[in-house]
Amino acid sequence: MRIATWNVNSIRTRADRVLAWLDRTDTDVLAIQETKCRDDQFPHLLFEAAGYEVAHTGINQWNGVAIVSRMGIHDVETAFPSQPAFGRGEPVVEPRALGATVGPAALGGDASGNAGVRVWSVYAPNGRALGDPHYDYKLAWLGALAEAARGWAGEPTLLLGDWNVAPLDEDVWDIEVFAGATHVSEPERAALAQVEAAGYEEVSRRFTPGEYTYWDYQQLAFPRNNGMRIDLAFASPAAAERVRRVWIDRDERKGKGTSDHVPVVIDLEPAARG
DNA sequence: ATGGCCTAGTTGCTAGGA
Repeated sequence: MRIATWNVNSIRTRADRVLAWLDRTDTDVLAIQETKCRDDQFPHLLFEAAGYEVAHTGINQWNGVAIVSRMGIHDVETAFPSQPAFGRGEPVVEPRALGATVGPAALGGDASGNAGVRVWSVYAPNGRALGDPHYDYKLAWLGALAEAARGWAGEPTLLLGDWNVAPLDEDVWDIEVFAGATHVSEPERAALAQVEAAGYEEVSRRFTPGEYTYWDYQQLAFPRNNGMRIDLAFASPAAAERVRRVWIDRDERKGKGTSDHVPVVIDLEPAARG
């Protein structure tokens, strides 16, 4: 089973590119972030025609997350329990997390021993700047997700997405540039450590040392390899033991019309071992 | 080889991104 995560920066602009990538890489499940559209604007028909079922949540041009699967999709949740709301006046729970079980509905394995996986497509708040209300929201949001994830750690669960945090100094091209900035601050890194403390392992790093997942559109960031590792894959023990390999498709950042993020791909054993 | 912001919307500017 091949499962990937990709912040596509507008699904309507890049549906053809995403579908071509799914076909070319033979990917079964994709967690998508930043669809930037309402659900009625999502290109459902294009994905269905390609054999993928779609679960998506989006309310306007901001945020928006989805999971598409050609191996079945069940028990969709469009937010996690106690997901924080944000906004002046009437706070809203933004479309930043979507959960679904992919593969066989049975997480413990069906009669043939094939087991499904619980996948969450995660788009953490950006934070904007230290001390900004968005920054406090980001920390609260990640903390609440860690708490919710604690309850899922006993099942094969993958938390995939754009976390907007670089866990280590080496995850940005020049840590000096980030002095006093978001994405590298201690509280943000502590928030990701809370996810690990809740029973998860970040499984992409050991397969992709020194690689980035994001390059800004500005200032020749990609040719200069001024990138960041902010798209991460956290796995519960039952999911982590099924990880065969993780790879980052850096080629997707080349040329015109790309997202500023590239796919992170997880190759999983089809069923639990043992 | 990758190349000098991009996307969406009560659109010709503003908001948001990181």
